Amino acid sequence: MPRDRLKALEERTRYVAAEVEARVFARWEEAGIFHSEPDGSAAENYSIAIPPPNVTGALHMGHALNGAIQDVLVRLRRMQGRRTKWIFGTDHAGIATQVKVEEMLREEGTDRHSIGREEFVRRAWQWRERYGRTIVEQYKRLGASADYRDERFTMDDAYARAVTHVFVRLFERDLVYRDNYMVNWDPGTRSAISDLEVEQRSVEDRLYMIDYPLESGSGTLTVATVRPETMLADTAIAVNPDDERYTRLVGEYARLPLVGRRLKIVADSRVDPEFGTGALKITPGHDPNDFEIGRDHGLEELTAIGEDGRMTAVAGERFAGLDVDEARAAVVEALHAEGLVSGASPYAHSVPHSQRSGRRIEPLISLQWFCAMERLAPPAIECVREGRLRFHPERPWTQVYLDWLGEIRPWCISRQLWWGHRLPVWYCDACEETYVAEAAPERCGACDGTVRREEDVLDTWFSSALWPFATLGWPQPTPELRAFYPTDVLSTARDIIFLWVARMVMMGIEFTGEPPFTDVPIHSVIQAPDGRRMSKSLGTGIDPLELIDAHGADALRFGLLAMSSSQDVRFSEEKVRQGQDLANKLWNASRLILLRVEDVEPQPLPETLEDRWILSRLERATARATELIEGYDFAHAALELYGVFWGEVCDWYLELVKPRLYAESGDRSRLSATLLHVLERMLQLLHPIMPFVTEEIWTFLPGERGLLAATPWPGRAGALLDEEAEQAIGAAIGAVTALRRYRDEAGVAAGTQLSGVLAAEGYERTVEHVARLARFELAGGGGGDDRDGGEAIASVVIPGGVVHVLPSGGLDAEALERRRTARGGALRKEIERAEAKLANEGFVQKAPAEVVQAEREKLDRLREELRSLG
RNA sequence: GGGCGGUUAGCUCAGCUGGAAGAGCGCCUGCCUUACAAGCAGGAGGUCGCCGGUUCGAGCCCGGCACUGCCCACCA
Repeated sequence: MPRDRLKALEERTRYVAAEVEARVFARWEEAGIFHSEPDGSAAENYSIAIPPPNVTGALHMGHALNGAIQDVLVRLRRMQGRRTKWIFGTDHAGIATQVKVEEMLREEGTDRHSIGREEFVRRAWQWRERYGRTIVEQYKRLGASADYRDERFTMDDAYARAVTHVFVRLFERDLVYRDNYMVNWDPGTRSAISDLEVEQRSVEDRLYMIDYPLESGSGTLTVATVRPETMLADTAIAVNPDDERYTRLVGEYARLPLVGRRLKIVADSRVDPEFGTGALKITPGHDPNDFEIGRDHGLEELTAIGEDGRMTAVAGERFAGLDVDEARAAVVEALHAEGLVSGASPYAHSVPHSQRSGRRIEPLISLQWFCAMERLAPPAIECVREGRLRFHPERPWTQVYLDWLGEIRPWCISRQLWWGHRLPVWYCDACEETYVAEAAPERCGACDGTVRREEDVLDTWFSSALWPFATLGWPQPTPELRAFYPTDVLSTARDIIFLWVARMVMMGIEFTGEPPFTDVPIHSVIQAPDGRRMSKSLGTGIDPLELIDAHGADALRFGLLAMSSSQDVRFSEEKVRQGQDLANKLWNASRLILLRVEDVEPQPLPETLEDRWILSRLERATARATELIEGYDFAHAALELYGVFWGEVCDWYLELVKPRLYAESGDRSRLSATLLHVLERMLQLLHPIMPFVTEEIWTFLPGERGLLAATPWPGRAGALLDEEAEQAIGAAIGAVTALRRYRDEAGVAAGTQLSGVLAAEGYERTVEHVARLARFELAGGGGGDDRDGGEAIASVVIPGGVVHVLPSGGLDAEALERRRTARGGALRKEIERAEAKLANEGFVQKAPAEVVQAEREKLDRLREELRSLG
């Protein structure tokens, strides 16, 4: 190793991520290992399509966790020798982007209507050019080994062709249609939105009782409503057919107050007789429930509220032009004036709101494009039922997915926006003709009139649904498609299982014949430390980039992986800190090894029991880590590796080996080879989780070696498993710990050597280790039970026997006595419990023999220890 | 209104098919031992939400309750 690098290693007692990460990332990119040329089959290759972040976005904690997860998977498979592709790109994110561009225009003192559609779209692209890099650079900061060379955008030309292709085919298959239907109208974005973009919020309203005069003149029929203003569009009154109070009125008519319209009284079982008065005013134009009742009874559909959220001419002169809230007040006032309000009470209920704009949804009948789902859903259900597509963890997500698909409803796919995929639909101005095609017709085929294109764009999720295959060049039969589709894994949080995952599965099967991926790990949602949602608007968000700056990307990755699980978790910076500490520990242990070993090839050349022990432990750790990652259990994988490295390699192996490592004389080449092998193995195992620090240390290992990221993942080496060594070193560790505890309890100063007699089996080859690490001079008792330490002042129980402690200076008699009393009490209690258990005939007869046997041995041990206490 | 999950050490969370309660952080004690003081060694701390049940034995299985979170839903 060059002198200056060695020097750097010597002087740096702390790992400084900020000085390393950019440099390491550049090496990966230069080497081009994130990109794989298409070859072979999708079955032998490994691919993951990233959930494309919004171009407008910045990396948030969800991206960071999901990015870490996908990167662990991709890095593992890459090391395992698979041809790997992590499909990367961004989403045009219709509404989100349009909102940002509109904000920009507002700051410029203009708006989209002034500049026109064409200019607006141009500005949006410009905006994307300028700000779209941010999120990409942030993924690189995280260390994500995605294929940046093949970056995609959901509005690239090729991608747009795929979207158009799908729309046209779906239309041809009668799965896409245009209809006048009730939609969730968002007055904020002035667009229809899908059911999935609506959220319920509880709202305090007033429930009004309004009297509708009966036409017969024989009194009134009172209805209950929280939206009096919609009465202006009432076209009927409904009662439950079984409601005897109203049976006689069914088929009769009432008069709509303020308007005078004649309202038929109909019977419908959807009316709850328990609620309000049991009579329901029917407004087919402004209520989803009424809409259905209206269609079933052939009622007129009137629109009194326009898309601008204001009352239309249908509402009548008095109310036209008012916004909904004003209209409500005006209607109530007018009704009061006529004495038709017979009650009003506060009423809390949940009301649909737009997730996008936060505005209250206005249910409206509108001419929109829909995608029929009844034929697309069954294959998506089937592939999960058959196990060709699996969720991890299986419960509850499999059922959640199946339930939703089982009751799927039409998807409103048109949006009244400018930024997005404009529908490939043209209308003839002159006649009624509609054209749905991949290319614009020149003129109307029927009347030769001019055609104009549909103004609406598609729901962003429509294009996202094609992501796993449209990114690979579909519908062209590209080499990429052949090599990487279907993909293997789709990793996400639960919030977009319906919005995105299910739709990808349906579209994937419909257009490629196969589910787009086979495994769907669903990860935690990271909450704010106080348990609230992490969100920018609440001010509860924590910026992952700041954490990377403070602790390093490896630390953030480790922390997020370690804290995540199958359920939601509160963010804990301590876990990130733990990751940082691990990176530092890794750095320092590497210094210890690298600055002392000889320049030899790393390989397992065990000379001693502790060598055999650590090699065996590492084999187990390798198998375990592989299994955990492959099983999508990242938290346990991270913590397991932390424990092995810190708790076994550092705390014990390196301490056990120090005398040999520091020895002035002797051949250290075998030890060096083994130590380097241990280090090498740990770097390999930790690399998917902590790629930067491991890659950096890798460069200090001897020999000409390539990138760690491209180094083979260790396979199984059963020959290194060594029960005997694990047993012997395990006992030694137990003995050292017991003796140290004794020292502490007896108040012995840290530097003082104690002496004792070892009377225990199994320490033939470890007695010197035990003596040194426990700071005990141990005379060989030769094992067995000879108690020649006649004047022993105490006995410390260790695995396989005891150590008789001989009197010496530095012992605190009082502390010793306290220890004896406390330990004796505890022992007697435990003995009592064990005795009671063994005296229980039920236990002895019914429990498995081995459990009973273990209990007996435990009791013997406890009694022995109590006896040795004296 | 349905459905699902959570309730374990001061905090954040693990606990596999039921067999003597774990980790990290925090806390206490002692150590600058020539890799790391963001370190090392040792320790304290838990009626596993509550009430019943099954079992020789329950954090784990069953029933009920309480609190809490999430998802779905057209009751005005």
